[in-house]
Amino acid sequence: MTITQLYYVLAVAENQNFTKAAEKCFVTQPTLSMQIQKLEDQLDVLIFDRTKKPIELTEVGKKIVNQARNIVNESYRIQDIVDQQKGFIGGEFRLGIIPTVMPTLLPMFLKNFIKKHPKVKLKIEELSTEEIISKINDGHIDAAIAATPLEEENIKERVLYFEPFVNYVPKNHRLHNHKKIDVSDLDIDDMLLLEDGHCFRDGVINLCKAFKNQTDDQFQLESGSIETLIKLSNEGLGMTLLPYLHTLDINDTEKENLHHFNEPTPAREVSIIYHKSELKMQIIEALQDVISGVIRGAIAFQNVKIISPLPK
Amino acid sequence: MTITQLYYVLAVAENQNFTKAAEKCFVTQPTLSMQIQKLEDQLDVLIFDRTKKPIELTEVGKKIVNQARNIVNESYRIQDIVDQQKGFIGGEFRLGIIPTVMPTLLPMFLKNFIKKHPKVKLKIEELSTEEIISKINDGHIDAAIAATPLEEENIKERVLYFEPFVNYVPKNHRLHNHKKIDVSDLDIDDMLLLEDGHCFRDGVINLCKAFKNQTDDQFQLESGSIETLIKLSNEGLGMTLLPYLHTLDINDTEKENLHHFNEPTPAREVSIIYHKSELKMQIIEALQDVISGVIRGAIAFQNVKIISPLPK
DNA sequence: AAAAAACTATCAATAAAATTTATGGCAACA
DNA sequence: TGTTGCCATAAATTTTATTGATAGTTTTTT
Repeated sequence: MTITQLYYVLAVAENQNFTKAAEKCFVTQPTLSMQIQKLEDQLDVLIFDRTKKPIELTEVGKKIVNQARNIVNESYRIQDIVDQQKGFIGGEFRLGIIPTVMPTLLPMFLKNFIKKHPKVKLKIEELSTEEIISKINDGHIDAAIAATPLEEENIKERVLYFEPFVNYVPKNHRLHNHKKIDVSDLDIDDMLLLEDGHCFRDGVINLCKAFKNQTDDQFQLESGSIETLIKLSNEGLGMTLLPYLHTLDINDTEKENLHHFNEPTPAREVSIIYHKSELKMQIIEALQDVISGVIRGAIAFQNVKIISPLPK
Repeated sequence: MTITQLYYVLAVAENQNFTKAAEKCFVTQPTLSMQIQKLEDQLDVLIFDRTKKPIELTEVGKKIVNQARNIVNESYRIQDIVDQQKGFIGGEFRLGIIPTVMPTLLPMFLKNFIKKHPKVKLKIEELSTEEIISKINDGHIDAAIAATPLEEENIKERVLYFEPFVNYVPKNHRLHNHKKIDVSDLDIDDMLLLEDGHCFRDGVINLCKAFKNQTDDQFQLESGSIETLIKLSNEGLGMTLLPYLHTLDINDTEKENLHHFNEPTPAREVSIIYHKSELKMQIIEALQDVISGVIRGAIAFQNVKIISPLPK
């Protein structure tokens, strides 16, 4: 049994297809066929059920794949140990970021980070929280920035900052004249929300529900970007909530529509999250340092109340 | 990096010598030299400091060895998964047993076990508790039978039985006329003990100390086997304590010297212990079943008080 | 229903890698 | 100063992995 064989098994299990898996491994399809057969012969058990289309794992196969993933990941950690020893911070690093954090946070720290750690090849993907959790678990990304707490067993979290929610209340809205807004003033029925799958949407819903016992799911309008939410709000379609960092770069006219909450200010907790195996921890810590550094100057709220990002 | 390379590293680390390690791996010495060099080149770090005689691990080397042991062990578990799936109970199994359990317990279950599980190649070693702990941790034995609880972080325990302590009081001893003996009657100064390193010795010391506050370490006589203890006792050199199973096959004259304790009967807890990774768990469970089966008929004490086997 | 496409297994050839035998060098030791 | 123990190196050999070509299925398309 070799690590390579186990790696091939993982590839086929993921792609449910020898040919595609072979491409991902940069070898030819017969290589996979033969090596996996060899492993199956040695263990004297079938890992894949090749009669099913697409190919499926057998019952033992599933267990073997779990263990194989374990072994392959642990083997990566040996290079990690060496890097750590040398104080080397480099190599490829895949980072996921949720959509409502991406446009504001990324420009703030990216330049700094690549300047400070030029040997790290950052590959950044915009992903939903759900996708992030799954990709951290299967090792497709090394870490992610998301709203927390997530209560995921295999995922660790390090808080980067708390980002308050800010009300965006257009001119003719009933709340426009309130200087400060209280959570109890919110009415989810005239609140513009992001479309399903965004955890910021779930955060807002949790916030509204916290004070009104509404389970009425008939929301008026939904959008995929916060930019659009602001535009729709300007059209008089309702108020909306913005994450604080988004309020920093809107124009002056629109700034007049911003209303802060009474304290304790509802806020989301934004963390860098990663698999509990702590692979590439040096880079994760480097990211944490850089981001904490740039945020320190940007957000200065004292009394915040964290809203859960989880649905229901 | 291959599992084989990691295995070679482990062998050299353990033997502190390439030549010996090569023998243990059933390859020639240049194989180890070259494969380990190759790994070191790939990682671009020295694992061994070859200037030291005998050879030593570098600082990184120690960390790498730990991780390598981890990976190699996890790789064994794949065969384990397959065996478990097939309900196959077989293969080599190394079992350690402490000296004071070995001669009484082994004859009771061995025949049964090899009859019930003929495919298991049992290799049994008599080892002290200390040796057992170290050999379980480095994977040299798969499980062991020892007095518990041990409070070892990486070792799990499954209790097999509780074995009462029985007093062996020779004719002319001050306690010989007591029908039952109370723990408070014991005096460690006229108690014959096993030599250092036996956990049964530590158990007896704990028992005596529990009622007398003696820290006087001047014990009269010490021996390596319980057989000898009985003989010495017969010579009038003091009383001694025997594990219950040892009292079953002594001769009738000597049986008259046996005195049970008042309840709660002090007893040792005897368990099968194994590494927390739970490798070869099917065999461990099979052993547990067989031993529990034979013991059920042999020991029937109700009210026991467990004495710790740990020194101090 | 036939043709095309998609997919895996197999085979022989080749490339790559691990292992061995033989040997050299170096340090410890007598 | 020769001997021994020990690791590294080199070349030869054996073993293993990989490839390109192709055959045999099943699925999809027309």
